[in-house]
Amino acid sequence: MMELSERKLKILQAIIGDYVMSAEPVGSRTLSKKYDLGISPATIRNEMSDLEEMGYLTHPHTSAGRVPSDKAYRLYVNSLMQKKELSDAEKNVIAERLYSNVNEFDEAIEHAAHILSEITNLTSFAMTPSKNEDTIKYINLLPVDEDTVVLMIGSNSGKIKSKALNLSVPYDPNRLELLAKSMTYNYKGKKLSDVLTNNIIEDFHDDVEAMHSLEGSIMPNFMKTLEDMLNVNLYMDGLTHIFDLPEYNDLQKARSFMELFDQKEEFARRISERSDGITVTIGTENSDDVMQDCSVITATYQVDGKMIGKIGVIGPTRMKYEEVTSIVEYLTDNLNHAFQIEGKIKALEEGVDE
Amino acid sequence: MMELSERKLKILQAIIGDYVMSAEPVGSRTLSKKYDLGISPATIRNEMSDLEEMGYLTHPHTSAGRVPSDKAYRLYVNSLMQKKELSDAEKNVIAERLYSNVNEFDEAIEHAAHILSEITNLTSFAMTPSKNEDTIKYINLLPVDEDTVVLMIGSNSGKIKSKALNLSVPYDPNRLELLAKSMTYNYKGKKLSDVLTNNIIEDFHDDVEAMHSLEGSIMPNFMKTLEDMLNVNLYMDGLTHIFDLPEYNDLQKARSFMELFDQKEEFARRISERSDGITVTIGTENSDDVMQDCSVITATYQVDGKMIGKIGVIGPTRMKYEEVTSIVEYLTDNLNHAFQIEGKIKALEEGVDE
DNA sequence: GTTAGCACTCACTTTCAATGAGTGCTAACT
DNA sequence: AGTTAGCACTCATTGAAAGTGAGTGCTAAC
Repeated sequence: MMELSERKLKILQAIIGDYVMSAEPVGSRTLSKKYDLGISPATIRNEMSDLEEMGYLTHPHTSAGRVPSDKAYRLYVNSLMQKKELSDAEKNVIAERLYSNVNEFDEAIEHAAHILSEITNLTSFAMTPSKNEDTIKYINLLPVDEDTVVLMIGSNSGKIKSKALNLSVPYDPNRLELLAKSMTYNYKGKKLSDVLTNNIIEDFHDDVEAMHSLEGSIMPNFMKTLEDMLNVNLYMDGLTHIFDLPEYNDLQKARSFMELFDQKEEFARRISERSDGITVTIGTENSDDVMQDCSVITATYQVDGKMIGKIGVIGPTRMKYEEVTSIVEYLTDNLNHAFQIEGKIKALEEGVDE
Repeated sequence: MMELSERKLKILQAIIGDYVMSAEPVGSRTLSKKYDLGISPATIRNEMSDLEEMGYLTHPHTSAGRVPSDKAYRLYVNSLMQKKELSDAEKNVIAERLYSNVNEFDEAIEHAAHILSEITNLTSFAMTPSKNEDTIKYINLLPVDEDTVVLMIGSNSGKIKSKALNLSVPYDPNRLELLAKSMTYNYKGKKLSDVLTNNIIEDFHDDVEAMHSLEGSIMPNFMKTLEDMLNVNLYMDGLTHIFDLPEYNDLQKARSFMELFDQKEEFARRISERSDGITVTIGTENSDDVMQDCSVITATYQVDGKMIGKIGVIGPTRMKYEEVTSIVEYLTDNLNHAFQIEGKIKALEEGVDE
C-alpha cells in the first residue's frame, strides 16, 4: 500500500474529526477555515481528490463535500488515533457507578452495559461469560421433604445452581446420598458442556442400576440445570441513542437497527465469535448485513482464567473511536479487577496460589 | 348518558372496523359502499355528525373522514365487541409453542411474552410474579469448604434460592447448623418482604449473641438473597412491531415509544398497579404521557393462590381489541394451567387439599 | 507546487397550482 | 319527519418549477 504524505494524513485526520462531529460532508473551504493547515482550499481539493482516488474518501454526490470511507476509519483506528487517557472525573464516574448495586453476577454485567451506554451515548451490550471451560466441582442432593429434594451443582468457577425437585414417590435418603456421591465421583472435574453433550443417562445406567427410579427422576433435572448454568445472556442497553444520530433520521434505518434487539441470539453469536481483547470492526468489515454502516467495539473481561465475557458498543461508523475505545477499555479493566478479587477468593478456596 | 340508536351503533362499529384495518379516516361514501347499511352517504354524514357531537368521532381536519375517539373504543370494548373464540389452529400454535422449551420459570414468562408478541404483532410484556405474599419455609446453611458455606432459602411458593458465601474465617459446623435452625425458627412463615423491611439484624442480636461473628458474615447475604428473591422482572418483546404501524411513521413517535424500554422500571410500576384479571386502558385513560395514544391490555396469571404476575400488550388505540383480548386471555389460561400443575404438587407437598 | 477564478453540479427549499377525498348545507323527494 | 341528491367549500397531498448555496473540477496565473 502506498504511503500517504504527511499533509494528506493531516487533511484526512481533519476530515475525519470534522465529520465525526458534524455528520456533514466536509468541504475544502470549511476545512481550510476551521483547521490551520496553511494551504488554500484549492490545494486541499487536489489532495482530497487524490485521497478519494486512493479510497479514503467518498463523495455522496458531485457537489457535496467529502466523507471518510471505512478504509479511512480503519487507518485512523490503526495508526492515526492516539489512545486517550480518561480524566480522573470520568474515571470516577465509571468506577463509582460500577461498584454500586451489584447483587448478582448477571446484574453486575447488565449494569456495566447500562453505564457504558450512558457514558458513550451509544448502544451497548454485554454478554455473561461463557462457561464452556467451567468444570463440575460437586453435586449435592439435599433432602427437604419426604418427596422433595434439592439438587445443587457447584462448579469450579464458583457458580452454584440449585433446583428443587419433586419426586413423585418418597425416596430413601441413604440412596439419595449415595447417588449424589456417585454423581460427584463420576463428574467431578469434567466440563459442564461435555457432561451435557455426552449422553450421560446411558453412561450412568450401568453403574447404579439399582437406583433406577431415583436416578430416572433426577437425571433429566440434572441436565436441565447444567443447561441453565451454561446459558449465556446478552444484555443490550441504550438502543434509543441511535435516534440522536442524524444518520438514523430515517425510519427504515432506525428500524433495521432496532431489529438487532429482536435477534439477540444471532447477535450474541456474532459477538462471541470475535477475537479476544479490544476489537474494532468498521462498516463493511462486519459480516452482518444490518451492520454494514455500523462499527462495533468489543472488549473481553475475565472472571477467572477461563471464563470470558464480552462487552462493547455498536454505533455508526462515524464514531469517536479513541474516546469510546478508551472507555470500553477502562470499563473492562474495572470489571476484571472486580472479578479478580472474587477469583482470588476462589483460588484461596481451592488452595491454589495465583 | 344518552343511548345510541341501533343505526348509530352500526355505523360506529363499521367506522371502527374500517379504521382499525386501514388506519385511514373513514368517509361517508366509502362506508356506504363497503358496508351494506342501506342508507345513503348523506344520511351517514348526518349520523356521523351526531356521533361526533356526542364525542365518539373526531375529525383530523374539515375535509377528512372520521376517526373513532377513545370514547368510541371504550364503548366498543365494553358493549359492542363480542369475545372471539380462537380457532383450534390458533390455539394449537399458542399451546404448542408455550410448552416447548420451558426451563426456568423466568424463561417461561419471557417466552410467553415472545409468543404473545408474535401472534398479535404488537409489543408485548410480561412481569414475573410479585412475591410480596410469599413466606419463608426454611433456611439452610450447608457446609461446603472449610470457610465456604451455601445459604439456601426456601419459600412456601416453592422458590429456592442459594448463594455461596465466603466467610473470611473458618467456622464451626455445629454453630452453622444451629444458626440455620434458629433462623428457620425465627422466620418460618413470615413474609419475605416483611423480613427484608424490618431491621432483622437488630432483632436477631438478642437471641444469638454468642455466634456474633458467624451471624455478622451471614446476615447481610441473607438480606441480599431475600432481595433477589423478591425481585420482579419485566420482559418486553416485539418492540419493532410498532414500525409496521402507520401511526408510528414518525420518528418522534417511534422514539418516544421505544423509550418505554429504557424506562422499564417505571413501566413495570405502572403495570403492576393495574387491577387483576383482564384490563383494557385506552389512550388518555393511561396516566402515562407517553402512552396517550396507546392502548394497553393486561391479564394476570397466578402461580399459586397468591403469586400474581402480569402479561399483556401495548399498541396503538387502533387495535383489534376482540382478537387481542382473546389471545391474551387464552394465553393466560394456559399459563395458569401450567402453573397450577406445579401448584398442585406444592399443595400435596404441604399436605393441603385444594 | 500552489492558488485564484470561474463555470458547473446537484441536493435542498420554497412556491404555486392542481387534485381529490371529504364535509356541511340546502332543497327536493318519499 | 326522515332521507337523499346536489353543490359549494375545505384542506391535506402531490408534483412541477424556480431559486439557493455549498461544493467541486479545471484552467491559467503566480
